[in-house]
Amino acid sequence: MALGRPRAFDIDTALNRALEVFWSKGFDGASLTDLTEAMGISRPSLYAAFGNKEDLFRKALDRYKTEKMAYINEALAAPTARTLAERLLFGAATMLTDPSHPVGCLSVKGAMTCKDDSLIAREELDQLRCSFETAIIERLTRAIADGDLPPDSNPLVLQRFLGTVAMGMSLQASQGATAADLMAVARMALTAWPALR
Amino acid sequence: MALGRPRAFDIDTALNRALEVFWSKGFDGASLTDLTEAMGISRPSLYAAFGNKEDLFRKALDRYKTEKMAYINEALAAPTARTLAERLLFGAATMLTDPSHPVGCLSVKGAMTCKDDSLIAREELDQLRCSFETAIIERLTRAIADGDLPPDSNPLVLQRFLGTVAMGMSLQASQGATAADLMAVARMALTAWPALR
DNA sequence: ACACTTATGTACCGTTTGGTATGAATGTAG
DNA sequence: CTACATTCATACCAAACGGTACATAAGTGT
Repeated sequence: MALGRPRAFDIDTALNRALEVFWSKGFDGASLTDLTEAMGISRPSLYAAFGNKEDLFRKALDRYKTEKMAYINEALAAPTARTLAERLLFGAATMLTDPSHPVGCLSVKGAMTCKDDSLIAREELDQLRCSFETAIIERLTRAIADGDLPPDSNPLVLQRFLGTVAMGMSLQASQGATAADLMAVARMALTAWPALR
Repeated sequence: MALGRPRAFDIDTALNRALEVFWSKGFDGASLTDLTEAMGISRPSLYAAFGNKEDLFRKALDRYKTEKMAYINEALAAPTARTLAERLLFGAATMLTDPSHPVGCLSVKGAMTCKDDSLIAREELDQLRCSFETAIIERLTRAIADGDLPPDSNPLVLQRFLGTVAMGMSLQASQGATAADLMAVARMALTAWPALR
């Protein structure tokens, strides 16, 4: 049986290029022309290999999640709640300013730059964020049970604080803040973390 | 001398409608059709009264700055650095979730949803943010001189912390956080504020 | 009543958007 | 060498984008 003409580009590196474009321009800001030029392929090749623009974004987001948000899972595996908070904020500070890729956070940029209509990608983003949030909340409630946090702590508030600082750091990075700048913010934010005494 | 045909719409309420559209959809996300429909006027009327889309955005941003970011100036007038931080974060929490207008911050949304090319509005946004930042930094350095903050405090770090939390709260609001949610975050953030001892 | 100035409604401009039809090119299996 | 399956490049599509030309309508000053 014939297998057909082999594709002339590496589907994996092409997806990486697409990820970079979405990352720096957002979903709506990234045009098909932007994408195909960065990926080095033609429009029909893109559609044959990845579906449509939304599908491509989803696949890029998937790669982003597993490769660039790994620090969140590492934070979730921390032995104590305090270490979780440290790994989360310091990890965000380094990742958001890593010069090897666009600054800021794709999920933040993506959520802001997509029209309300006709965007299933938005659900994907909400779901991604939501899953991390609940994981952190569960980890923090377990920390209270372990005597790892004061019994009167509120896991929802603690999580929302961490999320707020992390998202804020994403915007700061987009506006030119350096890794050192964000580290200082992270250190100060950790000052607010409840002590066991 | 003839004065010409009077315009059939109130230029002030029309600008308010435009502000709401830009606020909820961003700069690129707000199409001319979106704007004219919300403003209840035709395209030529819009261009005759406001210039072009960028000019309209600038005027809407101007109104936003004077009306909706007033709490920042009130915070700058606070007697102590601590009160400044409180007014800033609590003010942001209430403003960002005020049900009488779109949630979140126009300057955050605007900065995220504009293409790099052909956007002088971006400069306007950067300049606006920058002016508030330097004002806060100057106020905080004065606070150190006044003995209002510990002498080893770093005004740049303190400002960046406040800005990070405020911007993070804007994103939280966009994702559905309530005023109470943001108030809790603000209270926790203020825990990190340096005490005089 | 007239001239003049400005606003309005319609209909249009060129460009860019996401997405495709189509035929030639390129590989493998028989 | 031939048949087949798939990708490739070109050229195109309808729709939406920001912006405008043009004729008409609606006022005011003389």
